Formats: sequence, C-alpha cells, structure tokens
Amino acid sequence: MAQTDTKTPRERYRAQVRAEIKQHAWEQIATTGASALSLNAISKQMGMSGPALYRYYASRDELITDLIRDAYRSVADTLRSASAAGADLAELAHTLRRWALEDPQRYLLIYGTPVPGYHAPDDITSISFETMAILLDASATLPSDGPATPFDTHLAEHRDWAGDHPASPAVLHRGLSFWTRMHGVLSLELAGHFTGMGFDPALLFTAELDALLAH
Amino acid sequence: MAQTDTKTPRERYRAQVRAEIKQHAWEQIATTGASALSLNAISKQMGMSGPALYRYYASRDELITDLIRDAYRSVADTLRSASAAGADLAELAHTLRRWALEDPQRYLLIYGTPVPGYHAPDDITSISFETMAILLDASATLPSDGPATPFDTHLAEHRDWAGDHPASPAVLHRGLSFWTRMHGVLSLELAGHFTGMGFDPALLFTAELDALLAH
DNA sequence: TGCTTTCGTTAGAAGTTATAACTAACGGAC
DNA sequence: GTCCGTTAGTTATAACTTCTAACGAAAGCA
Repeated sequence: MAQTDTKTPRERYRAQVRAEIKQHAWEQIATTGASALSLNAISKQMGMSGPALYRYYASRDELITDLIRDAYRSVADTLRSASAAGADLAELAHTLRRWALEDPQRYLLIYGTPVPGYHAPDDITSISFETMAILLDASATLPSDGPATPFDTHLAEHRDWAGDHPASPAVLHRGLSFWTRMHGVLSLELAGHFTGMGFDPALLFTAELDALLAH
Repeated sequence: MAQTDTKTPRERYRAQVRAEIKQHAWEQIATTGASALSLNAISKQMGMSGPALYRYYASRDELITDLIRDAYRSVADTLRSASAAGADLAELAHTLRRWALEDPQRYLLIYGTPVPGYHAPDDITSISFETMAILLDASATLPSDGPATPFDTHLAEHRDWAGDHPASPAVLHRGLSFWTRMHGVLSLELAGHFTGMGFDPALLFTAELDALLAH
C-alpha cells in the first residue's frame, strides 16, 4: 500500500498488481479460510488467465507467506499505535481482541494451525518480536508482587527470546501468560468452540484478563 | 477397532477396511496435517485404485469427520480413565498435555483452525460435553475461594452448556479457565510458536496450571 | 444352481498448482 | 524516432486432486 512511487513505472505497476492480488486473496481467505485459497480463482477475478499470476508470486506458498507477513505487521502496527496512545496492558488486550474479531481468519492465519510444510522467514520472527516487546513494555509498568515461581528462575536463564529487553523474569513470565491466556480464549472463540454454549465470550475474555492483572 | 465380530462377514470386512483407511489417514495426517489429506494417496497405499475408497467413505469430509469423532473420543476416553484412576485436576492437565504431544495433529484437528465448510454433527458435541463434565467434576473438588466475579454471575444465568451438571458458577468458571489456559499454552506450543524461544514449554504449562490452582 | 448385492475396476469431468513456449507490448538507450 | 531487451500475458500441457458414472467380477444367500 505504502510508497508505490518508487523507481520505474514497471515496478509501480508490478507493486500495484501484487497489492490487488493480495486484496483478492484476503477477501477469499476471509470467507473460505487460508487452506482453500485458490490462485486460479484470484486470477479469474482479476480477469486474467491462470499462469499470469505466477509473474507476481512464484508459488501459492509465497503468496501466503506475504499474507502472513502482512498480518504480523498489522497486529504489530495496531498494538504499537495503541501503546503509543498510552494504552495499558488491559487496553492492549481489548485492542488485540478487536483486531482478531475484525478478521478472524487473519488471526488464525498467524496463530492458528500452521500450514504443513511452511517455515516462517527470518523477517517475520523479527516483526513477531516487536509485538512481544510491546507486551513486555506494558507488562513492566504493572507491579509484580508475589514470590518468584520456578518458571521465573527458569526464565532468568532462558531469556534469549526477549532479545535485550530490560524485563525482569517476573515481567517476562507475565508477558508469556498474557499471550497464552488471551490466545487461549481468542482462538477457541474464533474457531467456534464457544458457539452454542450460551455464555458471552467477551466476558470470559475480560474475566481472564482481570485474573491476570490481579495476579 | 472394537467388535469386528458383528453380523455378516460383509459388514466385518467393511469395518476392517474402514479401519485400515483411518489408520493410513492418521499416519498421513501426523506428517502432513489434515488439510493435505489425500484420499487418492490412501487408496494407492492400500493397493487399490482411487474411486474404490468411495465405497467406504462418501467424501473426504466424511472421512475427516470420522477422524475428528475418533479424536474427540480418544481425548474423552483418556481423561475419563485418568479420572477413574483418581487423578485430580492437575494430573488431568498433564494427562491432556501428554495426549496432545503424543500426536499434535490429532489435537490440532479438533482444537485448531476449523476446516472451512465443516460443521460438526450432533454426536460430536455430546462427546465433547463428556470431556467438559470430567473437567467440571475435577474442578468441583477444589476449594473455590474469593468473591464471585462478574463473569460468575453471568455464568449463573448462562449455564445451558453444562447440561444438568451440578456445578456452581465458580466451578463452571474454573472449568472454562482451565480449558482456555491449557489450550492457550498447548496450541501455541504445538503450532511451533515457542520453538527457538529457548524456554521449556512444559515449565510454562505447569506454571499456568499452578497459577490456576492457586487462584 | 441361480439371484442379488456389493466391491473394485476403468473412464471421465471439473477442479487445482505449476511449467514451457510463444506473442505482444512496453521502456530505455542510442 | 527507431531498435532491442525485458517483461506481461497468453495458450498448451503435465501431474495432481475430489468425485461420478458405468461396467465386470466376485462374494453371499436362498
């Protein structure tokens, strides 16, 4: 989307077509899910015949990788802007939930069942780390009472995943708990496991959030 | 697997072939995931040509539905036998984790991203309820201290999903928290989101479990 | 022994991803 | 302005997939 005014007109056109392909791919994914994404269907929607699409994406996996990258970037941008606006951990949680409900398949694309042979490229893990850093920043502002758990001491020696983030083991622990608990509720809700059970998933989400913040 | 000695020899043979198909399907799913399951590949492995398999399963979806049913039954049986052996909620959690790690794709098949057009038949929801009942039984034996949360009062009026299980709102709440938190850690672990982060997912799992039990 | 049901086959339709080979058009250099 | 290389899009094709249709053969049953 950003800066299509780079270099040659050929590259501008190429970027535009790639963006259009991704747009159709997102629409298709939103309804049928990522596993049913069809390059053929996209090319037909765009009015060009099958193999033309392979000038823009070498394979179906490469397109999906691009979509996954965009999804990671989207959640990172959303949380970052919320954090920049002064959101605390609780508000970040609701921001995350809103982002997930906005396009469930987009959430499931990055946090759901992985595609069999797929392996994430390096730049995705770096974007993923940025999201984690935002959560750790928000976790650090909260008071961390209570004694250190065995997992805290384990984290003190296994904190390579946090990079050089200056977070105490307790904060790292809270960040991981935040991630897994929010994902636990969200993923089950998005997968439809709560439908027909009668209760409101939003209340379960906030209940889990409150329990986490109250420690 | 059970009671192949029913009625006519034709039905015995039919049940045997269906079991063999499922066995090959599980092997295939364990390596490639459910979305890449190929009826053609199964029939070739069994030494018979493609469409022969349609005598036993009307469609790919019907085979997957059968696999999902078996997975639900498997987790229900595993937890029930553990519960019958006197396991408390903590031991049930580790039993669930062991069952999930035993065949990650089997766990993801029922708790992961759902197949696009798939809708679970009624008998599956009843088996799923049995699993929930076991968790609620184990949750009821624990002391539930602390004041009632807003979600507890909500559950008091939205407890149809628990059937006629005699559990207090607090116990219902704990059952749901148990489910979502264990799933949160397990699904992220099985999806490979912890690989390369350095820490031990088992310790995070027990840390979450301890936090839940300590309330 | 014959009848009927069912099993497994081949053939084929309608999809899919992906490659190969060709044409046409576009953009930059002279 | 013309020429020429790059690139876009085409059709044809291969190798898959699920699934249907029609046929032959085998097995069970009376």
